[in-house]
Amino acid sequence: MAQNVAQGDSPAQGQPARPDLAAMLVPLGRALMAAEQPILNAQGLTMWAYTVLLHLDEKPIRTQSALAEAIRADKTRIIAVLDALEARALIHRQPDPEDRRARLLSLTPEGRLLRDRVQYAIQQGEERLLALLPAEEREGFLRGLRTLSALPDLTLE
Amino acid sequence: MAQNVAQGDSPAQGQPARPDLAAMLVPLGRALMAAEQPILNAQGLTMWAYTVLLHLDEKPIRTQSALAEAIRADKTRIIAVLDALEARALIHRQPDPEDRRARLLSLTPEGRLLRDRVQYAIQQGEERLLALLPAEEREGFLRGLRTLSALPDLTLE
DNA sequence: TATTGTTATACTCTATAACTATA
DNA sequence: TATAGTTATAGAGTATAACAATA
Repeated sequence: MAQNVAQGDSPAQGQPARPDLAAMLVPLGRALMAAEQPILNAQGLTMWAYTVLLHLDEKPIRTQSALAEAIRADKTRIIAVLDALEARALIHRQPDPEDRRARLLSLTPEGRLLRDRVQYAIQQGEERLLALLPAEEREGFLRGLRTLSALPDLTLE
Repeated sequence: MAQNVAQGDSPAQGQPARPDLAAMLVPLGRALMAAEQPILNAQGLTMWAYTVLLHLDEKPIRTQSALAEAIRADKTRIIAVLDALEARALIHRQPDPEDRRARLLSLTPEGRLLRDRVQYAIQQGEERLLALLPAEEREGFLRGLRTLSALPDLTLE
């Protein structure tokens, strides 16, 4: 942006060198989600259900609230999702013997299998998309995206 | 992903080398939007209003429907937004003399000024964020993001 | 009759509040 | 009394359908 600063002592604005990040990221994210939808539909999964499968795979979780927080959802919102996943035997959901208020959540073998298959299909499609970028640009994009999305909380101040 | 393919003749899945793109892009986009909110609030702008100002700046538009389509919004959804912007004299909105059904939309000087100020503040914040990335990674990220977000329509098939 | 913009309505998604059960 | 989970309700955001003006 430095080369675009206005010359005078005016507020130093001038033409932006690029669109706003959010103006690029948000529509791209939405388009990508829409493109994944057919793959999820084919397996009878909603986006929330797939998100749950992804987060349970990393490690089992002791309470539904913790899961909800991890995927940035309201705890009331994932209940129907868990109901459906449990009914299809894709997850285990048992009262913790040591504190029967809590529900131990984990993937069943079938859940893991389905999760792997779906993620493989999605990432294969993504790779085709990324193949449009020159190798160096692709690497930078992925590394930068991973770094930024791993930041605990963003502020622009 | 190639180095992660399973060894047998099984479905060739194995552990993914990275999270799904959408699983990184969507939360990052949301976090960025949330971070921009205080800047917009300070100027009494909603995200939709700011989006309208950005798109009108590129060039005036002849119909509201065209604007709505350009920013991927429903035509009924932007009406209240245009009402508010017009009431603050940030945009012009006149019936086209040649076809009085259409409304010619353009920025007023004040609208352009406000848009520039807000965008400058937002992009300054973004630059602080991008400064967390090594220079090379930052460049790749921005170039890749611009390329991908410029694609007309994504499919994973 | 078709198109632009608008208004009224319905629907979807999400969050808040109230309730049950365990502790 | 406090916490995990659930259910019922209300709210925001969005889209669909019906309408008025213009062509």
